[in-house]
Amino acid sequence: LDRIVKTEGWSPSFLDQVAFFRVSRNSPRCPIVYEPGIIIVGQGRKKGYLGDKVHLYDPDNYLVLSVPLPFECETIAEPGYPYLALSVAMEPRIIGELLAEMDEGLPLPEPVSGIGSTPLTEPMANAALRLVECLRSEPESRILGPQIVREITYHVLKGPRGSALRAVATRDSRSAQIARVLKRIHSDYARDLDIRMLADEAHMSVSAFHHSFKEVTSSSPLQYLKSIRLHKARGFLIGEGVNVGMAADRVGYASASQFSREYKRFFGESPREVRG
DNA sequence: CGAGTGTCCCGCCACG
DNA sequence: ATCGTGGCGGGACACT
Repeated sequence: LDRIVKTEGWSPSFLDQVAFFRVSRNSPRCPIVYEPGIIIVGQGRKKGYLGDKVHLYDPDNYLVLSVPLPFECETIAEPGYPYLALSVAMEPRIIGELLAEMDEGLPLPEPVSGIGSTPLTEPMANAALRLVECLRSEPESRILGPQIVREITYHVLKGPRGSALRAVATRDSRSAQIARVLKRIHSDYARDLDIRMLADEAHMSVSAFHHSFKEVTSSSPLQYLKSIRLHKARGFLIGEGVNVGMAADRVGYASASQFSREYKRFFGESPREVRG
């Protein structure tokens, strides 16, 4: 992996559901959003902070996210030994196909947390190695890659975190309803979203909605929405260099001063300081 | 689920 | 002047 992944931060692979990540030195706790999928670590380790829990992932434990989640993460890399990892997206279509064939028992304790790390089993490590190997060549990635990703997805489903993926994939389950609302938040974050409306969409009472939402995301609906808005704003500020007032407006804040205040509290630096 | 309580966010303001 | 950052108050509504 060290030989393949040269660039710092995220880099794409020949497969769009797979990406590499490299960090050469320790990085302090900072807020980030992860998409649904798994993170397999080759070297170094990370700590993910969500709510009052810490999720450690390292070469012996992979991280599983069943929904997109904003959390804070800290990277630990020994000098000369950068943190190297592989992220593999879990595709709903593949999960559905596998579940149909697997005949897993249906009843699950539900809803369940959207994040968790779990021991890297031998078959999983084996598949991950073969995936990395085949990603070295474009034709092999194209021809062999999807099969290996499918295999990895299967191992995740069989593992301890499989139930979280199954829950989200199970139509009309509470987890799936929450996942749908999260999708809506991610596309409509700039609009006025009130919780009653989101609860309706999840076919739940407002209080049941709050409860399920917290089970899955470890945060409340408003807090989650706020995180997404601030992350999107950061993207606009860094990526497009828009001014602060514009960024506030684009992510749905009516008050630029409120935006500025919350941005600083969230990221530890004011929006002005990060404009690209 | 309904309702009380606590938090959030907007609007307005001052300041640099 | 414009733009960004913060303080304050209260109505609204998120959360328990």
